This record gives sequence, structure tokens and C-alpha cells, in this order.
Amino acid sequence: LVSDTIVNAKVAAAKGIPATSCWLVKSEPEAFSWDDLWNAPKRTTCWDGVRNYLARNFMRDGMKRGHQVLFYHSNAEPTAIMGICEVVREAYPDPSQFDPASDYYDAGAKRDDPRWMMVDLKAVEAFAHPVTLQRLKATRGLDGLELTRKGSRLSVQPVSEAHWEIIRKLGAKG
DNA sequence: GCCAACGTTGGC
DNA sequence: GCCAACGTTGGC
Repeated sequence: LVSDTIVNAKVAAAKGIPATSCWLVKSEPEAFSWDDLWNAPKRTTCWDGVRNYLARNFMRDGMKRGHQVLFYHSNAEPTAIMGICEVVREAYPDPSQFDPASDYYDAGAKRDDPRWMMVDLKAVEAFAHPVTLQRLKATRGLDGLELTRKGSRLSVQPVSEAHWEIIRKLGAKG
């Protein structure tokens, strides 16, 4: 007898999706900030507009209800992880791909075969001490974090549980 | 504003 | 299938 969890982990591994329950998403605060999310109805938003295949695969195949997601401000002053969200709805088609008026419109996406997916995220913990990029780079134990890898641009990325614990403590206690 | 790194496109 | 050109990301 093999549990669903193990089967799902094997399926995920076969697709190159890490078996983690911790993730990180980026947002430019000018477009959508942590405060925007915190003040949104139910502190929840759909994470639309992702147009990178690897990032999409992480959302579609990796993110499950209850998974924890760090919220990072890019192109910001300062650049920092602002808090923690939770996945409250698993992947479903991103409607903006079908909307010609949207910046995210994709003429190649078909309604019966959507190309882009999104999840819903709910803010659950605002960091008392946002963890700056500078801090992330300077913290021992965070080596190998995708966010700080030179040239990294992924807007949705996995985070190891060891890294997640360190970042959570920094955010809560400074 | 600059520019390195990256992903995608399209000619061949 | 290769790879140059292009547009984008995102730190600085």
C-alpha cells in the first residue's frame, strides 16, 4: 500500500517539481504591494499575470492548498520579503490570457486549452521585520536560495523548508 | 538610467 | 536543431 502523498511526490519529481510546501512569489509594489494584499477582501487575491512556463509549472503542479508562500517586493525600496501567504485555491485558468484589453493577453491561448494558470493567495502573517535582500544575502544558512542566485528572475520559485524556517524567524523577530 | 542575465522567437 | 536578435526582469 502506497500513500497518495508518496505517489504525488513521485509524480511531481518526474515533472521536475520539487516536493516542497514552501514557495516565494515576487511582486513589484507599484503594481501590487503587500499592503494591497493585506487590505484586500479576505486578504486574498488571484495571482494572475504569470507568463513564464517554469513559474507556471510550479503553480500548476507544485502549489497545493495550505502551502506557505513568501511575498517578495522586487524593484522596490527596499527590496524585501514582506510576509507570508497561504495557497487557498489551487491552480485554475488565468482569465487575463483571453482578454485582449489586458496587458497579459495571449493570442495563442485557447479557452478549451488554457496556457496560463493562477492560484489564489491569502496573506496570513505580516512580518514585523521585512527581510531585505541585503539581509538574505548576508545570512548564513541561506546559501542556495533561488532568489539570491545571480541572474535569477523566476517570479514563482520553490523554497526549502530549512530556508523557510530561517526567513520566518528573521521576519518575526528581526 | 544602466546593463547583465535570462527566455522566447524566428530565420536558416 | 542552432543561434542571433530581441524584449523583459530586476538589482544597482
